[in-house]
Amino acid sequence: MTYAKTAAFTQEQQQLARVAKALAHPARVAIIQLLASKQTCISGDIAAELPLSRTTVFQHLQELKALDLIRGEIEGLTVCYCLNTELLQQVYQQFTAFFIEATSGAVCGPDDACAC
Amino acid sequence: MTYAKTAAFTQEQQQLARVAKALAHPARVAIIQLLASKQTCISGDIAAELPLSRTTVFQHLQELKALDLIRGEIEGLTVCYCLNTELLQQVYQQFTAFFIEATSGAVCGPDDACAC
DNA sequence: TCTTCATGTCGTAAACATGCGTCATATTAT
DNA sequence: ATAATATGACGCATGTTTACGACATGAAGA
Repeated sequence: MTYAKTAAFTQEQQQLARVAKALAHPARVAIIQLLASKQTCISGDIAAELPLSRTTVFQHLQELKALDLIRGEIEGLTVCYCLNTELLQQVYQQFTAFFIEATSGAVCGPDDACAC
Repeated sequence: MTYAKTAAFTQEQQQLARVAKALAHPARVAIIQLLASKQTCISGDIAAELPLSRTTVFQHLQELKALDLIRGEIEGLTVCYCLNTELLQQVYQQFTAFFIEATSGAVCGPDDACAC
């Protein structure tokens, strides 16, 4: 096991990292934006609007679905993919808390040994 | 080149994905939180507080530094790593805009063919 | 039934990420 | 100068992600 020591960090750190990973590819960012703009989408349409093959888009959709950020339900011959807005709202709050924590620190004081 | 088609997406999508990638590992989240809590840090101290070797921590520091999220200045025998609060603030706003866009969509209307 | 059309699955190749040991460099004190 | 100590660079083994073509499945109509 020379890999993936994620278990050694806190749950919050892992959760934030997991979601960040989901957003860590422009295709997945684009997919979420697409689903946000149109309220209803099918996987074929999504592939048509991205510079990727249908297979690859499907793979990205699966990753987002694994985190429950989006949901897909079979609708006859097509599938309806939707954003999970409740979860996105939660994630939004997590990121907000993190960034507030990160930006509140400001710079080093003059009594520190550090001069940055 | 069967890989990395990132160039085909918008600048915003790429930028968001890039930052998300930086946060896509619990170690890097932990590093930022650590730097936020203590105002001044040296790389050795950071490794001491994480369940990773000094070499690996250094690698994560380099990644954060490559995005300019943190800065390091040599201070005699040690190095002072600091958060780039201005950039973090900008990134915060980017994420906020994205999440607002993503969560505003709500659910599918009743006149859609989709029932989710 | 059997074609068709759309979605989902499998296998695979290449690029990238993670983690660490080991060596290099550079500064301070003896 | 030289030892001690701290950071930085290199290389390697292993695991993961990305991207795609080719095949499987399953519903709806001719």
